[in-house]
Amino acid sequence: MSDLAAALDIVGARWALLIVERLLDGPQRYGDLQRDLGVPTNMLAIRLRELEAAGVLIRLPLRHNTRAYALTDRGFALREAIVALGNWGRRDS
Amino acid sequence: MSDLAAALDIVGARWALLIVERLLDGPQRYGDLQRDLGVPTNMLAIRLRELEAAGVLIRLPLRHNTRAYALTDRGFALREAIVALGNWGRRDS
DNA sequence: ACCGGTCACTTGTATTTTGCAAGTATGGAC
DNA sequence: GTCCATACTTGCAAAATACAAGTGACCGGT
Repeated sequence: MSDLAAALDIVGARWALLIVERLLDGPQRYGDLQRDLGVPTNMLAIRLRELEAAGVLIRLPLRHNTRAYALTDRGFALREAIVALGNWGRRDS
Repeated sequence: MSDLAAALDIVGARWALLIVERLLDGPQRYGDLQRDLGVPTNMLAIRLRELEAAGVLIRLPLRHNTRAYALTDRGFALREAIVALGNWGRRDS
């Protein structure tokens, strides 16, 4: 399995990279991610679990039934790839 | 829609980036891609059509019923993103 | 002209993933 | 206690993907 295939195994699923991109700006709560991205709530729950299991993000308990999701170092290491893909998507360079 | 979402709309589908990565080494034929990547043949046909429609690659007729798939400039512009994702997937840096 | 092989697909169907709508659980404020 | 917000879960339909088999065009040899 190539390096690229290994990466896509973790962040290749739908919404995964968009979630990580959103977290590059700092920790976000579940409802924020859902509203900002328009991702279906069940998919968001599944992706957050997968990304946490992969060491990309962690859950930070805030108050009672509120928590925030924050990138780990490994998660922030995706910034280069996300920026590169974003630049390509802007199709002007 | 963000730049990243626009990019993923084109190369976010399964196998798409792996196909492009393979073509970074130069034009390849259908059967080569299929054997090298292990992608199901119907998915390969669909992806190649989509990537051609998106201007990422073109078909080069070779002989009779043989043709090659080659990246366009826009396709080669994905190299940075692919390299960045590959580096991340290697999980050592 | 016929046969066999290669190449680039298509077609049919099962399985997995995703999307949508609604419901559940927990805790705090009042 | 009731109400509300937050973070999910659950059930089911729709879409994407995987697997297996088949199709059509062309060529080279006989």
